[in-house]
Amino acid sequence: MRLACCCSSQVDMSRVPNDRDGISELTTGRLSVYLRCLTFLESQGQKTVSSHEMAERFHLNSAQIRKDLACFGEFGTRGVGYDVTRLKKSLVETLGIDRTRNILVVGAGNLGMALADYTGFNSNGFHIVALIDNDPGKVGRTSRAGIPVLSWDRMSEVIRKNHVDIGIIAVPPDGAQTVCDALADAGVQAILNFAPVQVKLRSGLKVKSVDLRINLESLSFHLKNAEDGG
Amino acid sequence: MRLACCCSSQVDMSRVPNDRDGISELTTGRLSVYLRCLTFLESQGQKTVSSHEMAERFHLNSAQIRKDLACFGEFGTRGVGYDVTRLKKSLVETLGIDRTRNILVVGAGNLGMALADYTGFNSNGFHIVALIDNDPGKVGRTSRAGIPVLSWDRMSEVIRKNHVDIGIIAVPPDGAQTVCDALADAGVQAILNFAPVQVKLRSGLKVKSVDLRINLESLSFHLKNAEDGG
DNA sequence: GCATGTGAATGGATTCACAGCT
DNA sequence: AGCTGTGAATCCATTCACATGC
Repeated sequence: MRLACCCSSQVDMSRVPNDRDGISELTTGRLSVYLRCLTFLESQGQKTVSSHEMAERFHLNSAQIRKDLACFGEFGTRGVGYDVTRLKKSLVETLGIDRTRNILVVGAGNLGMALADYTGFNSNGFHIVALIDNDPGKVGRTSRAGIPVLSWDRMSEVIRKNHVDIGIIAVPPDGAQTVCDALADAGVQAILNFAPVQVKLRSGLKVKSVDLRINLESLSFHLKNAEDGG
Repeated sequence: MRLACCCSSQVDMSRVPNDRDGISELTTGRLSVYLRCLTFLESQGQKTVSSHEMAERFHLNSAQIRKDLACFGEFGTRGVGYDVTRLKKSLVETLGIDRTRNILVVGAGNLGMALADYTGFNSNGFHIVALIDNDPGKVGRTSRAGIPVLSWDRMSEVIRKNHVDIGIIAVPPDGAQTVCDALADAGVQAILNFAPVQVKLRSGLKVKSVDLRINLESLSFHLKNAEDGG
């Protein structure tokens, strides 16, 4: 088994350092990768791992692993390496997924429905509580996995009652700003935006945007160059 | 209207320079952003734009815009700026989306189906030709938009007949490597991988991976720090 | 001896600032 | 005057290499 690693991952155009500490998004992104690696090693029954072994196995750089981890404390033992289970636990805590984060998906179209049922969004610290849509024809239905679609005007109620931490915007571009504002007004502090628009920033609100099309365009660029170049 | 811009976009952990030229993925990603900006400006009837105006409007940096564009030629006029329509056309050509790229989605689960119908994957240079699944119960059906689900053993035939350029992996992690190999064997040179595993690299094959969960974990990290910090 | 944690060195990307053109 | 295109300067991330500790 191979795990997603630093190479050929997503496009980041934000070199903005993370708000509080001096931790960059590149670093936190890698923490997630390390967590995957450790989960795998733990499942294999491995007790201890050195930065060097992790680097070899998962195509990472050992110095970078050590530097990244060192931002959050001294987790290793010189001469030995890292205790797999203990380091994994530390990363889970560092990433704040030791308690469950509740998520509300706004937009019950194809994408919203798919995200609501996506395994990675419904395990190990994340839980989708509901979908919201303003189409009366969709309200009252559920996703295949049984997540209910609720009406737009119940949004803030749902957010409060279910302690929603994260909102996902899966509506067409025009609606994205309205949804974002409504989520923020209801107290949501973190948003994952799938609409290809930039959403106004507010203090205390963290928005991450995922632009799926950009990835295709990047591949197209590569194809074009491969063709032209020979 | 605001367009997705550099700020708060996706996570890139690849600082690998782009294969051929010395063009980094950060640059090509921004070209896509500029293209969106220009499409918007054109729709507003604007004829000309300066790097400074684009920077202001879309929260970019004017020097960076000029540098990025300068990699591909001299598109501007000193004292005037850039001709919106002409620059847009140049970017479309540079990104290789002046001709249609055909796409095959492998995996007709929730995510695959949603991606097959996703507007951004079916417009302006991209076209989804079919879905592939090895579940006989899914074969023969179509997505809501009418994209057919075909059987696994028809894959290479479909790729050849439809001149498929790009493959999308939307299968569970275990199957990703098999799918990737099969796509590459059938001649596909570019792959967008949604499975959270790192896929073996081959020469001449470009793989971009999108890890949706990492974005949630990054938001969770932010929430944790916001909580702790006050 | 072996592996961490870290200051120093390297390598890129971004930004500055201005020469040169319209 | 205004704006592009670009060398120089800055900033940030990655990598190296070693002192420190098990």
